[in-house]
Amino acid sequence: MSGLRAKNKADKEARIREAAWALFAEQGYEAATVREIAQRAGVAQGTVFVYAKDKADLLAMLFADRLSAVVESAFATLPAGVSLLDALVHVFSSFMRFYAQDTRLARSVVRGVLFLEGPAAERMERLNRPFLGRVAGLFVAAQAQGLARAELVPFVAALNAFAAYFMALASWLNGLLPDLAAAEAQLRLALEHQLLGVLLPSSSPIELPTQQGAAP
Amino acid sequence: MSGLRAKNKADKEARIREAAWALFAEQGYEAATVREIAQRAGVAQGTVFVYAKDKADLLAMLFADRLSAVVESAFATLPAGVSLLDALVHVFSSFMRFYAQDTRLARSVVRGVLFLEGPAAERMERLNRPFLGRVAGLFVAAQAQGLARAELVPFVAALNAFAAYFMALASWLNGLLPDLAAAEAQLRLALEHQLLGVLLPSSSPIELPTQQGAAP
DNA sequence: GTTCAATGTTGAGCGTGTTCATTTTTGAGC
DNA sequence: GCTCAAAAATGAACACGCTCAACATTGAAC
Repeated sequence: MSGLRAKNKADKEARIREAAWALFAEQGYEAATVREIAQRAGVAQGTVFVYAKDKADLLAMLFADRLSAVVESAFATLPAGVSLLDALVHVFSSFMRFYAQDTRLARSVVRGVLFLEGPAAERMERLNRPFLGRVAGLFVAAQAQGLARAELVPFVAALNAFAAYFMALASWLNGLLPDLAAAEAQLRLALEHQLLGVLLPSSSPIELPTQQGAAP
Repeated sequence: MSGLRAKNKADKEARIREAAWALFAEQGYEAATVREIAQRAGVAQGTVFVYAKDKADLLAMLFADRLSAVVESAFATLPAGVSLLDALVHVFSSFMRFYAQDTRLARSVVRGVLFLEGPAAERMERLNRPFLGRVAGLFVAAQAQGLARAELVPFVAALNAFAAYFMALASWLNGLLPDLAAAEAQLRLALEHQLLGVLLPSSSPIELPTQQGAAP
């Protein structure tokens, strides 16, 4: 068997990942160059592209591991006997606190992760789908306990919750919200609205009046 | 006054915009080069960067106009006497149908628009804030008619609706949904859930059981 | 018509991410 | 220990977005 071969490959990959992580953290994603990463890892430029399809894939690889760890941790530390709202806030806040470690890099990650191509997209989808499944599980549990409407589709509710989380995250990372606390506050408010709903039980869904004023 | 000066400037800007639009449509955003755009517009490469901060800004400029037109059209064509759900679907579907004209370019636009820098970000925010205000106006109207909960914060509800729209849009443009119809269907389902809410009126928000199974 | 400061334009040049023909390394078969 | 195809690594070369010192154009003042 090819022990040396595999070991060298693993070593090089590890060195490249470490170098990339260090330089991304030090200089940010855009400022860090592949040449510098390669030099720090002790390999040639071209070698980097043997292990990652492109620079964006390098960043995605680095965060895929860490993000899946955050998912595990978030559900592992979910307090028992907590309300559905608090459970959702707990899970999504875990991500926000993770991204708070380096908001500059977080911006690049979230930006890159949303529109990936090819294998990287599939890798992310393999992380995302089970995650959304587990969030949906929270709604299923609430249904089982008679707390949530029976007609509700858990996966749709999970997607809505994720959408609200993503919006708060993006607003924060774009500087529209001042800090982590503000982002968490917006997240909670948005989720609260989703749980309580908009319409009154009456529900005679007719008549919506005209709009005033146009934009500049 | 400097009539010729202004006219030349306006002409050049128009030519650059036309050239950029044509080439982005023909080849896609990434494949189209600034050199080619400049050549088609009859100017030097450097001149392009006088009118747009960078290539991404060029794309953003092109779509800022068109998007604000879509906003106007969406609210102008809002049928009277329609349900809140149908009103929301109408507004957000307008955007989806607009993006459906060129989904490849739409991907680049949505991707670029989400994380803009500097003046481009402000320009987008000046488009987005009033838009969200008008969506919030739909909820205010529903409240005024006694259809929506009085405690609801209209802007939060609007942001939730936008988040659901964005999620459906991103899923579609990433190929997770097959076509425009599927995206519109997901949008409607998600909004329906937001309007009806999750929790039962009972609301004794306690007890949420354990999760099973970890991810690979 | 000439002057000249302000404004607008230019394209060679820089540093970047990425490719790929070439070179080096590896280990099973003998 | 040698052979040699397969695998891995290399770095020169390429095309790109973008900058900026140099150059061209404009029009108010005289």
